This record gives sequence, C-alpha cells and structure tokens, in this order.
Amino acid sequence: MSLDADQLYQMLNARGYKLTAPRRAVLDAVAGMHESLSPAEIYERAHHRYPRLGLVTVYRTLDILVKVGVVRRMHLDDGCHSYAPAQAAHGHHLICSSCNQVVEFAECDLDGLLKSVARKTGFRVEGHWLQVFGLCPNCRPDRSKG
Amino acid sequence: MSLDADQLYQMLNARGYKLTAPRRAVLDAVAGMHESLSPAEIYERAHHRYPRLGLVTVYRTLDILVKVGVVRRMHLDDGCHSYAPAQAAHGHHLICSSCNQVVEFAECDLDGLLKSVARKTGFRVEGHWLQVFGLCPNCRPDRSKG
DNA sequence: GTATTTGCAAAATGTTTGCAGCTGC
DNA sequence: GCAGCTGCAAACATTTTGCAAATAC
Repeated sequence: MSLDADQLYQMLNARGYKLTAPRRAVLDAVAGMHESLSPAEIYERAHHRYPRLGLVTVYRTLDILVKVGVVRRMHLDDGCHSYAPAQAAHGHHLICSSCNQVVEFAECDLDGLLKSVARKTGFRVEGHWLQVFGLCPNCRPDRSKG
Repeated sequence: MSLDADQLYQMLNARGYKLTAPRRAVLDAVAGMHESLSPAEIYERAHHRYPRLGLVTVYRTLDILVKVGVVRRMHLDDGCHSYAPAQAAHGHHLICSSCNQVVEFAECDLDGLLKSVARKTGFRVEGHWLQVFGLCPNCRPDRSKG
C-alpha cells in the first residue's frame, strides 16, 4: 500500500480540495490496485466501501486525482480511459497484456534518440510517452525461473 | 501524396475488400492529411468529396484500413481515437502539440532500455509504443532557422 | 455559516448494430 | 446476379451538466 489518508489529506488540502468520504473511497480503491482500471471498474470497487457513492463522483474525483498527481491516465489499445496509481515521478508504464497489471519504471535513456529525431525533423521535442507491453512474471507461459 | 487508387485497389482487393466510392473518399481524405484526425473530422473531409457518405461508413472503413495497414490508430491525450496515415513499417509517432501534425519515425534504440526493464521486473517484453510530443518547425516560436 | 461537494436525473457525446436498398465485380 | 457494401435510424455505452440537498471545515 502506498498511500494513506493522511498523505491524501495533505495533497488534497494543499490544493484546496476537501477530504470527503466519497473521495476517500475512490482513493482507497485506486491505491489498492495494481492493474489499470476503467472509471466503471473503479466505481464498482469504491462503491463497495461506500455504497452511497455515485459514478459521477468517480469521474470528478479521478479528474482531481490526475491533477494532483496521485493517479495517472493510461491509454490501452482498446479501452482508452483507464487509470492507474502513479508510483514514480516521471514514470513510463509496463503493462501486462494478459492481466493488465501495471508497473511504472522511471528509467529512460531516450536522450540520444530524441535528439536525433529532433535533428532530422526540425521539431522541438517537449515530451514523450513510452509504454511497454509484455507478460508479467505470473502470466508468462515459460515460468522457468524460481 | 503517398497513396493512389491503384495501390489501394491492390491492397483492398488482396484482402477481399471492394473498392467503392465511399471508401475511396475516406482514403483520399486520409492519404492527404498530415495531422491525426478523429473519425468525425475525417468524415467531414471525405463528405466533401462524396456528399452521400455516412459517418457510419467512415468508422467501418477506418477499421478496415487499420487492418490492412494503410492507417494507424493514434492515442492523443484528449481525444483518444484519432487516425493517421501509416508511412513506415514499424513507426513511432512524433506529434506537434500545436497543430497535431504527425510524423512517423522508425528509429528506435530501445533495446538496452527494454532489456534492463525486463530484467528488473521479470516481465517478458513483447512490444512497445513510443510517442514524442513537441512543436513542429512551423509552430516553433523560435524560428531562428531559415 | 458558507463554499464545496455530492448524487440524481437528464443531456450530450461518441460508437455500434439491424436492416432494406444499392453497387462493384 | 450475388455477396458485400452503404446509409439511415435507432440502440448503446460513456462522459458531462444542472441543480437541490448534504457536508467538511
């Protein structure tokens, strides 16, 4: 578990948001997850903890959490609006094609590549976005390792 | 211009699709574009060339064109379903944040990075997806170059 | 006590499907 | 001529908005 209510309170409060029960429910759901989930799936989990929750609030809360930086928006090939907890500062995503588990990694050696692309195209490069797909240890068919 | 009707005919016919007027209109629109566009925008352009065209056909045609490989699906931060003509074989995208112009580049030096990530996480890496954002020569504020 | 937040219902948006008529080959 | 394609309308899924009641601070 990476986030507790106190940290949350700090982060939200610092930006002028209030810590309410519905937000806490959404956040608990998000913090506890290791795959990327759609708003509807997040709603389902959070609704468990706080039955009065409405789906609308999930949308609104997710927007805030993205702004605050607790959550990151993901783009899978099919469903485009999934969310995952942000674990690292500048993170790229490693996504398991089988179970949708998401791991962030910060490593990123793209400077050479980016410079070369910039030189060739005349673009001024301002950002990039890298996602890696594969099979996580649990979903690999060849589980030769211990 | 990178695609003409003959090439198209070949590509579609080889897969068992017919070359119809609506498809040609969509394809002409796609082939002539250098930004990534949403289905609605593509519809608008193609509709110009072929007024009887329906939006539904644009969706259906885009699906086919993606399958055939003439068109690639893009994921921008906001609208997630844009399409761009596929120019290279294994292409990554360089997207202008201001005018949405899209340039594909094939260069991709990620082996070291990918191996290291795989080693650290235990994932079996099967693919990746890189998009670079920036400002194209026309949109750069500092047009110091001639 | 007040401004923010919530949840409902409804609207708006974007995409898919069913089907009768049309069209490329 | 026939299979495949088209466009309409309608279904469907998803996201956003308006508003009165509820709530954190």
